[in-house]
Amino acid sequence: MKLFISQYTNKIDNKGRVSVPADYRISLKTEFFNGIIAFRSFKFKTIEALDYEKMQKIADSIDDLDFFSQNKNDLSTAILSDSYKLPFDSEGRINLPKDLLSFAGISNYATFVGRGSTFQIWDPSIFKNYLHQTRKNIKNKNLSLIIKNRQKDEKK
Amino acid sequence: MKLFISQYTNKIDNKGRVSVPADYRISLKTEFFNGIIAFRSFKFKTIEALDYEKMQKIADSIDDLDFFSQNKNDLSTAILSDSYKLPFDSEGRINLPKDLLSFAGISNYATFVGRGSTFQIWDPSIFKNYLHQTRKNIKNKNLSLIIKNRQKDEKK
DNA sequence: TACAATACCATGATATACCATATAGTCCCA
DNA sequence: TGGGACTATATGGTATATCATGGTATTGTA
Repeated sequence: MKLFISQYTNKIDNKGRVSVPADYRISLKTEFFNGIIAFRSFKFKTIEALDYEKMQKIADSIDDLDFFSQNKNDLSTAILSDSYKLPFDSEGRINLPKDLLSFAGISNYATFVGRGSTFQIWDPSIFKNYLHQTRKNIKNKNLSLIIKNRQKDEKK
Repeated sequence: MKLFISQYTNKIDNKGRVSVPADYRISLKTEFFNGIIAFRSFKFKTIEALDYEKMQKIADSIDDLDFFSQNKNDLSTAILSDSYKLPFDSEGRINLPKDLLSFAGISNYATFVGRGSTFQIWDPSIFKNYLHQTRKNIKNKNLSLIIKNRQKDEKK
């Protein structure tokens, strides 16, 4: 079962390599490709990461769209062309492209943030601020209740 | 499994040769033909590229489109007659015809752009502009929802 | 014969595979 | 329950293979 949770902060060495948390790696190994797919987040200053199979599903669903539709073109360009195949080395490390690093404001350390079926790669301090803000929001809006109610609904 | 993603920019030498990215070549080698099929894009200033099998599927899907039925003969003819079989040399390079190069505005460098089951070949600077615009579109339209809904539909 | 297209060979840069070590975490046993 | 051995993981460095690219030779063809 695939489940990315918790946070891990690892060092990026001077060759640009960074270890993907061992806990994540188990869920990322597929038949065709041993590594991750990474692309710019649409919403945040972070890198979105998926396994290969999930990316294939996305590609298929885009493929099903009308051949001439504008949505298909935008989606293909923004997601498929703007993403990277990052294979593991024998130690489970990946090489993050400079393009993505600068987009996410990452320099020496990378924070892996689990989001269930996917995960993100943040600059540690940027994520710290975001997390702090998110906790505030939850307190203010009392979102915890919403989550509980949601879980009840799903059980029905 | 076939999945063209990411971008690769390679140089075109003075004989018109350009390396197809190694990552793409694996998916393009078939029993009958080791190379690519290329033709003019209908929508953009770029070259569309795919393998022979996909070529047939595209032609079929055009036939299926009612909205374009009056044009489908024209489209089929345009694709079939106006496309090129471009074989790899022993180093995995292809020779892009001048016709396609001038159509796409390509001169010294070619950017290979992954689109899932197909890919495109752009002039680097032209693609850069298009990509920039597309990133804007995605942010405004929140197209990520389309993907999610699609995947839900498939499960039903 | 001249030209163009194709096949063949060479090379530097880059990425990948390989090996080595320290540290932290885990498990087992006293 | 505490200590110690063992294991897994993150990290660092080196060697090797792959790839993009450039050039030359050969074939075919007009």
